[in-house]
Amino acid sequence: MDSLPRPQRPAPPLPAPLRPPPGPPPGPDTGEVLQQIMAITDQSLEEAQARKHALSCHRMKPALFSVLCEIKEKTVLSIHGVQEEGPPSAQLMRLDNMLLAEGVSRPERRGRGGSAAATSTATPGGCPNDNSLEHSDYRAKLSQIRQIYHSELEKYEQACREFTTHVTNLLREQSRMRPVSPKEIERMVGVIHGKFNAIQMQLKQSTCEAVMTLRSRFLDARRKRRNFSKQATEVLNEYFYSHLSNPYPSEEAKEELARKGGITVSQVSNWFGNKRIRYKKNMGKFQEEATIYTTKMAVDTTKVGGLGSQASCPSTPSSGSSGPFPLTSAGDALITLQTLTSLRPAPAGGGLRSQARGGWQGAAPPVSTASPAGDLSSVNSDASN
DNA sequence: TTTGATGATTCGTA
DNA sequence: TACGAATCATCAAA
Repeated sequence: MDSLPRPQRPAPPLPAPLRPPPGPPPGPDTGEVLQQIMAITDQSLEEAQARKHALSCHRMKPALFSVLCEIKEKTVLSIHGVQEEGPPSAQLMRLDNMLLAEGVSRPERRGRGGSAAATSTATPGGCPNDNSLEHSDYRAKLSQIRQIYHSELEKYEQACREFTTHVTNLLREQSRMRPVSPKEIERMVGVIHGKFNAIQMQLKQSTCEAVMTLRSRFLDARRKRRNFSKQATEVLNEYFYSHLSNPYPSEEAKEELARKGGITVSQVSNWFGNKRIRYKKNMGKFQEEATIYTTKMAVDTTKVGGLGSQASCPSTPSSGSSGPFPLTSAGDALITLQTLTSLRPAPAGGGLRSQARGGWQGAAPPVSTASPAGDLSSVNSDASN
C-alpha cells in the first residue's frame, strides 16, 4: 500500500545527518518517534493501539506528518499513474455480447420463451409438440446456467464491495498516520475492481463455454429424426401424387404444404427430394400408396365437383389453372393409376425438371406418350408445363 | 435384435 | 441455388 521504503526491523538508529538538530529535547527525538512508528506493526494489537495513540498525541506528530506529506508528494506521482486501468477489453465485450445474445445476462423471463436462444430456434422435426420436451429441457438447463451465473456474479460483486469498503476504511484509518490522498484511495479501489473484473471475466468465459456446450448438445438432439405427423405425410403425399408428372412444388406451394403439415419449408424440400428419388428407384413399391392417394384425390374431386383437389393442394407454377375442369390434379392421379403398372422409360420431353435434370421423365411417364388417357394430357397443366 | 422406413445431411452437378 | 444421389441416423414394427 505504502510506497515509502520501509527499513528492516528492528529499525537501526537513524544516521547522524538525519537526526534533528541538537536542541533542548522536550521528549524523545524525531528518530526515536520514527522508530516507534516503524515498530508498531511488530507489536501486539493492544500494544500497538496504545503506542499509536501515544504517537497520535505526540506534539511532534504534525511536524512529522507534514514531512511525510512532502516526501510523498515528491514520490507518489512518479510511482502512481503508471498502471491506470484501461478500457474494457474486446474479449470482455465479446463475452458480454454473447451472454446477452444467449439470454444469460438478462434476468429470466417467465412464461414461454425463457431465452432468446430457445425462442429464436426453429423447431424442425415435424411434430413441434415432440420437440417441446427437448425445448423445455434446454430452457431448464439454460435457466440453471443463468442462475449459477447470476448467483456467482452477485457473490463476486458483494465480495468486491466488501473488500473495497474494507480497504477504503483501512486507508482512511491509515491516513491519520500517513498521508493518503483521496485520489490514492480511488486508485486503490480501481485496482481492486480490476482484480475482481478479471475474476468476473473468467466467470463469464466459463458461462459462455457452458452455454455453447448446451447449445451444441441441443442442436445434436434436433438432428434426431422424428416422423412427420400423419396429417403432414398426407398433405405431402397428396401433393406428390396429384402432381406426379412434375412433383416439384414452387416456393409458394412448399410454404403452403409446410403450413398445412405443420413442418418447415426445408422439411418439405427434404421430403420431396427423398420422395422423388425413392419413388423413382422403386415405383412398384409405391403403387399401392399411389392408388390410395389417387383414389382419395378422385373422391375429393368428385365431392367438390369442380374445384377438386386444388382446394387441398397448394398451387404450383406448373400446375396452374387448367380451366373449369378439375383435371389438373386428378388428371395426374388418374394417369398414375393407369400407367404405374406399365412403367417404362419415356422419351425426352417430360416435365419441367426432367428437362433440366433429365431425371424425372424416367419415373413419371409423360402423359402424352405413356398414358392411354392421352386426352387428359391436353388439359393437364403439369404435363403442358 | 433385426430390418425396413424415413427424415436429415452431404456432396457433386447443371 | 435447387436438385439428384448416396449415406447416415433414428424410429418403429416384427
